[in-house]
Amino acid sequence: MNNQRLIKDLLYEQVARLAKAVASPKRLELIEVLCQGPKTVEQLAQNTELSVKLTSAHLKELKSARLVEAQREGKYMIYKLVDDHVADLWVMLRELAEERLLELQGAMRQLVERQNELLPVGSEDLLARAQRGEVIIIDVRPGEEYRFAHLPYARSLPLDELKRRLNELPSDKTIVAYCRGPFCLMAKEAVDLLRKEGLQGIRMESGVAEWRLQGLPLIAETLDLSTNRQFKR
Amino acid sequence: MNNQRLIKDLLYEQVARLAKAVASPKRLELIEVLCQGPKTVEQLAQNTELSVKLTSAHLKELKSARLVEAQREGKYMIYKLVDDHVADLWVMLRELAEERLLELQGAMRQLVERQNELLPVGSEDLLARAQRGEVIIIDVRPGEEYRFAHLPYARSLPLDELKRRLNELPSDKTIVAYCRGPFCLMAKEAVDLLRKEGLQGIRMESGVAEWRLQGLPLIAETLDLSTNRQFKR
DNA sequence: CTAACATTCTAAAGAATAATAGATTATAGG
DNA sequence: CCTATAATCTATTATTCTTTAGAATGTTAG
Repeated sequence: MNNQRLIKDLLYEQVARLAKAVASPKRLELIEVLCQGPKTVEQLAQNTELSVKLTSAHLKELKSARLVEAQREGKYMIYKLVDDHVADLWVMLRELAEERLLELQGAMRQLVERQNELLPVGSEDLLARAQRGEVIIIDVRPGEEYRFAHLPYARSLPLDELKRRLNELPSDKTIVAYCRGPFCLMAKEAVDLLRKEGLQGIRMESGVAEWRLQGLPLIAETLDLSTNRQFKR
Repeated sequence: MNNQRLIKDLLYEQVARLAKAVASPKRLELIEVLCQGPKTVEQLAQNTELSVKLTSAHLKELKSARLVEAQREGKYMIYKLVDDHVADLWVMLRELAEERLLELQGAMRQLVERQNELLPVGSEDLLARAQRGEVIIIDVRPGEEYRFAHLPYARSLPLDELKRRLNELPSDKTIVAYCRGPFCLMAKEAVDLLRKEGLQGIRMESGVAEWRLQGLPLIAETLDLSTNRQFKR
């Protein structure tokens, strides 16, 4: 085996190391949650329904591949993606899988009946309408995820808050709900709630990560983690 | 375990299936070669220095993840990428790895001393200069890869042909050589040859896959595989 | 200092993957 | 029909990955 082959093996080995880090369903789910903003180990465990121990082990893998980084904040470890390209990779992988794997398309259909849920307009078009006040965009994720980054003209209305404030929403306008992305069910639940009240709810599949990969604008609150009160007790 | 969790697990499982298919150094190398155009199993084995058996086994994996597809052409099986998004995934993964993994940066430096090899101009700029005839772009990959897709204004001059035709190249113009991408050594060899003859050779790292992901134009010969003489004997 | 909490480390069992060799299938050409 | 060639299938072994449980570390609050 010559020297050039040894170096080449090393090169592909390194890229594969990165790919291996994302080649696990649990780690992909963790990445998807981290696309919404920084989180503690416990928050990640809750969101993904994993044990804290297992979550920590998977995060260690992601960290050793330099896809996430951790920072101690008092008793808590705060994990976040090293940069937006990691979110891009997740979206790209998921889109390729949606496009190619029939099994995935089937499972998606089981999750939500898509005929009534898909948004029938383009992204730029939606923003223009929202700007003119013709539609209302609501972000049904937890408040801190909205604060970290959200769509222009979107209003934060987390699921539990939505339940209490349904009466504040107009019945003569389309209400577009979005959440963490196509695999997340929060927007679907929101739409079910809205429709039960006779409101014109519709689900948008995309979340901020999909939006960003398309090159569309986002409103981001630059969090200074050292003074972030979110995790202080 | 509730139903929603079961479906969610299924979704991430499917995306991970795709990621697992690319999470192997050998399969990444195969994908990189396939980015240059359709190939037989034997061609792939030669290009990656793997046994035919192992090549076949890895191709089977890639096929079951629907990243590649195969078509019989007489005695030969012709493999190709299912679509350009697979090439995009490879480039994206490699770029993320180059950006994040210090080990990869080190190995890249071992492969080529980059200070003299990097192209000091932007892509659009290069094309404009090539159009005006100020620089000469040579594609040093095998002829059939050039025919499948190549950069605008590039001339096909495979390595072995280059050796015989060095005297046809002008010594007063910059000659930009490219090959399969940053991990490929053909362009480096070409530049070494050019410089030994006193010509102004310079290596461009990008290949057609990198070029395409940037959204830049390519000249593609749409191969009709059913009448393709390339693999007939 | 001690208790409580968040997280990580270590060890071990089970599951999945990679590589190799031998047997097998499909095709072209005489 | 027979042989050579291209590729795949099957079985086996070595290796790596995932998950869990118990022990250990670091931090805050009293």
